[in-house]
Amino acid sequence: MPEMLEIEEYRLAANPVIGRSISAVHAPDEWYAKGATTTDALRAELPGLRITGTRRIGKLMLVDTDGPVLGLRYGMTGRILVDDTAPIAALEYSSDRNDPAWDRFGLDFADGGSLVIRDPRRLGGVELDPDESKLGPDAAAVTLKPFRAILTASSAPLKARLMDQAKLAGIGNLLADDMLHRAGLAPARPANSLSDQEQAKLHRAMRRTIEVLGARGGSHTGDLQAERKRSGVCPRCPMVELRRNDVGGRTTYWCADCQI
DNA sequence: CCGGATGTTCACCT
DNA sequence: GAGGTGAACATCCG
Repeated sequence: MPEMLEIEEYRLAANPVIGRSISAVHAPDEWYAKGATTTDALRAELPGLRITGTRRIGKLMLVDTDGPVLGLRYGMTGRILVDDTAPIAALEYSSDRNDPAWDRFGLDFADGGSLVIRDPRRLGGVELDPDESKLGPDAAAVTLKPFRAILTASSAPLKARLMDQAKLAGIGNLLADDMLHRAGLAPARPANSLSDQEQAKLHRAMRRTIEVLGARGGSHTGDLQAERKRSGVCPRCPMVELRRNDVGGRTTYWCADCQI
């Protein structure tokens, strides 16, 4: 999916609907209504509401209204279409086709226009008043002190801790590998084994990775991306083949020479 | 044909 | 409680 960088693009693309009133709801897929939310509830509660703003916590996009908050998740293959236009034309690991049969949720607005989630694999979802307290601080905003505390509180593998959305929101598999490479830290290190200096270095690397990859155009533009394959080579140590392991249940590429 | 792929949630196990 | 594992979702790609 989309990681937090893409969700932020989606959010910005959705801002033009602020101020509009919902005239119709398309919720054809019960699977797509998450938590206690049902498609019936979406159809019953949303029409007539006016959009008052958008927010984002990690990978969760929040649409504020003069009624309930609408939470939108995109899974790995979800894209947003605002007024029939997608801000990101193609998505890694998703389909290049653009089949309206994959529209899982949509809003029509009284003065025209629409907001649609098109998601081939149905990994995303929609929820009314999602529990925002279940997410940790957003990775793009978290300051050093709470970041230290997040690392210190767990002996889980460093990468698993960074990707635990309840502790730190927004870091996905690609961002995690890239920031760890940038910081020179091995992904399987226990999170609480980092020195103060390493914690600070990782915090800087995280902020920098988010900034740089955001400017380049997304989470798939990392330094490691081209080498995410068997026989991939470290961008910093050109003679060293990257290791490929599972860490925290996800495929992990890292350099055993420069990531200690 | 088979195995994986930017994610989340949940059940189940240690 | 903390962590880990595997399943589920469905499609495309090598």
